[in-house]
Amino acid sequence: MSATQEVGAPQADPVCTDGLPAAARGGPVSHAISRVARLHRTAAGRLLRGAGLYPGQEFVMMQLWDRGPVRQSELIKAVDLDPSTVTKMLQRLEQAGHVRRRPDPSDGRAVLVEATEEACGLLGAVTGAWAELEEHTLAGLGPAERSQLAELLARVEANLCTDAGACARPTEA
Amino acid sequence: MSATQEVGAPQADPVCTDGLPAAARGGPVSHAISRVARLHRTAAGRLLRGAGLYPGQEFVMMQLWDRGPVRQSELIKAVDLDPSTVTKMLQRLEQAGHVRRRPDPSDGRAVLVEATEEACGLLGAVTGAWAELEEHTLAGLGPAERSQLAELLARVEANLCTDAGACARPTEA
DNA sequence: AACCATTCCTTGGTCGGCCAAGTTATTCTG
DNA sequence: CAGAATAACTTGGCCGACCAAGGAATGGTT
Repeated sequence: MSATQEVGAPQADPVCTDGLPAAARGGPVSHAISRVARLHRTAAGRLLRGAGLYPGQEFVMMQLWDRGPVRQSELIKAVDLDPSTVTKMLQRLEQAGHVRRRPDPSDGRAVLVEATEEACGLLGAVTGAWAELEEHTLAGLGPAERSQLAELLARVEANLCTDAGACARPTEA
Repeated sequence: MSATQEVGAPQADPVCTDGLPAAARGGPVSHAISRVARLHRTAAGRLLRGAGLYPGQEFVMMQLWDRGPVRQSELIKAVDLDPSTVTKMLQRLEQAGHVRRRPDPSDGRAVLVEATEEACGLLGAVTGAWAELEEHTLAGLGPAERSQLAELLARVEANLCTDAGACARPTEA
């Protein structure tokens, strides 16, 4: 709150909608989110490639590394994805040898999922890739800016959760 | 920048990696970006649904509304997507009646693309949906916070662009 | 004029992601 | 103890998005 306010200011647009298509002028931040999202995901994909994972699978593996064997339903809640999405991801992860599945003895409907031993070797690679991604993403931002961004994103996430039914990060269970 | 600083502060983690899986602790912002990205996209999808568009197609249509008939190659540069992605999107958009394509008379390889008249009727709906999405996304954020977020995202975008080869928003042509 | 590189687009395949239905097992009721 | 409701996946279909190849036309070189 000091400078950056009085630049020539020909039109006083608070955000700068320069190169945006007309229909997107009303949502510059949304536009930025979309762009960043895609770039970030492909960057993640490139980094994860070496570990033999596709972008998105990391989240599942991270949960499994943390929690050990889990019921699939719990995993679904944790990653907050559509059940069918998780089913298919697990089928591929299983076929790739990263994951093992077996029926839950105590509940005929449920399935228990866990990371295989070989997959546990990936933990380090994924952690490293993730850290590298973070640094690449935030290069040039100071600590204060980083936590600002984190906080703003958290609030945005909360906003977007309000209607999506449930939403993960569930009221700090 | 006043309160919110001195909370008990047991571990002085600048960001709060509370519920994150261990392997993601090194990239809290990346994690937030991924989550926000997905939520944002599905929210967009819900809003665009009424207009008969799938999330992602908006960007193509916006460009077409702005630029009129364009060579497909130019469109590809503008939206910064893989050529094959654009090809398939256009095939579907064409089949849905939103887009028309014809060969470029001056260049046997190229294709000219334009929005159909009926599709132009969607402009209003899309603009509205986009504005609504923005408001939903940024609810509760003041103007200063909004432009902070926009600026931080712009810098992140620039960071992520540095290796993706080319990247749109090309040096302000 | 002949040739090679480049540009432009398409096809085929794979993934993550969603929705809509459907199946099976458990649980809750009457 | 039946019968309905609910929970836990699975299947199929559709999209956006990527990569890897491939086919066609244009452009530049010699």
